[in-house]
Amino acid sequence: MASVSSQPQFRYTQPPSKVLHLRNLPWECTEEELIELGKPFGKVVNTKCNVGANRNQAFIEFADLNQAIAMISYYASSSEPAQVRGKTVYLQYSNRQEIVNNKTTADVAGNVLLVTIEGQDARLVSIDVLHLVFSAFGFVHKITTFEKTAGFQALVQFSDAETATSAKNALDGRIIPRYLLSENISPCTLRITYSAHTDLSVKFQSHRSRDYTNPYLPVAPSAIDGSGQFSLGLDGKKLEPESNVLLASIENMQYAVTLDVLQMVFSAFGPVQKIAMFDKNGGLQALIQYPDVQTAIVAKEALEGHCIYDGGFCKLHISYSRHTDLSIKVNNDRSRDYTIPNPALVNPQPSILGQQPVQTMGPPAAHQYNGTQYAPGSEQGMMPPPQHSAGWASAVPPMPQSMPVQMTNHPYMPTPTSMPQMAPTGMMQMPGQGGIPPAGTVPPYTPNQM
DNA sequence: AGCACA
Repeated sequence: MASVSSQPQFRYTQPPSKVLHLRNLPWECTEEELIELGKPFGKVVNTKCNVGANRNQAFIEFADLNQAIAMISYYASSSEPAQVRGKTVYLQYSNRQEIVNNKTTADVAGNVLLVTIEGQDARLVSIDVLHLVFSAFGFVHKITTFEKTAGFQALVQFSDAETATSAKNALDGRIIPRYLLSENISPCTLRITYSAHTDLSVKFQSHRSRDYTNPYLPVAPSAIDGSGQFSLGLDGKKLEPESNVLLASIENMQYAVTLDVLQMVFSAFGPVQKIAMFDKNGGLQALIQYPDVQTAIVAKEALEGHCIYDGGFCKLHISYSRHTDLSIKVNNDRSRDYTIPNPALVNPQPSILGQQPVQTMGPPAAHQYNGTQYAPGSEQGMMPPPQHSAGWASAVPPMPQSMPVQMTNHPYMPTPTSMPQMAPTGMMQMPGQGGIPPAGTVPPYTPNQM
């Protein structure tokens, strides 16, 4: 179909339209100036300025075609050309019949923000960093990122427009704090407007998009496509591929960490299938196997950098193992396969009672037994919104260790339908799972030691 | 100085 626009257009052959096309406008001509210009000839119902590559073109739409004709006619025979700020403006009929899409977006407050990350290394900013930055203002439901001509952009979804507005006001035009990025990344400025979206569609958890309301969403196939770039860490460096098996090393091990302790700690996030402990480089390490990657991700994010015992003792450092299925040859005090019942050997769930030993680790203690956080159907309330009123400076605590718990989602989301492959009961298993280290390994302050 | 964008 040979459309009008495919043929060269000449101003004298342009058929009349309610819409006039203006060019040679001065810089950043305002809507008000366009209205002033057209007002003598009729009612200006719509305008659009800053059009075209040089942003020096505009459109005026009149209520009536005759008004547009009047304006064109006047200036066709006038000795004075149309002017804006003393600059001659050239007029002609537009080849369209109406201005589309003028009054929209940008200024209508909504719960979703469009964030443009400016800077040389903008695309090295990970989704995790963005999550961290925006979480300071409230629960972040979802984030998607994408490349556009505008650069590296993200859509950040909050619960409501108020929260989004507070984030926008605090962050627009600011740079991402340096300590959240590795040193070799040049400064990245955030430009924020409102998006017209209200609910983002996130199909996978990936390095491009996250749905924090649903940790059981499938992980993107990017793990399979061998890119190896699945996840970018806080520092923007590549991390090892995610895995259902975690490698935990224990630092500053003042107290013995037993298999049972590990089982208890890690079970807070889902069923632990297998554990293997071993010594490496003079320290203790353990491999912990979950049935799926998602659970491992949640556990890792919650536990990384945290201490099993108060006082900085037995600090956990967690990474993803290359293993996917541990081979446990024998159940003993260093390795165990919980998927194979072994009554002879085991008492995999030692007595319970206190949770003191893990008090310093937010997730296991806080998450497991707080009934209030299971508000069905509610997407919020699963975690305390971090420092709402905080200004930018204090919005993101400078201590990395304090971040994971604060910013981490509740591992048990009130979305039963969304955890198909995992029996909910499996996750709530171990009534009173706060196992205590066997006598002799109990930290001195633990009240209920023998 | 020559027709826009989600």
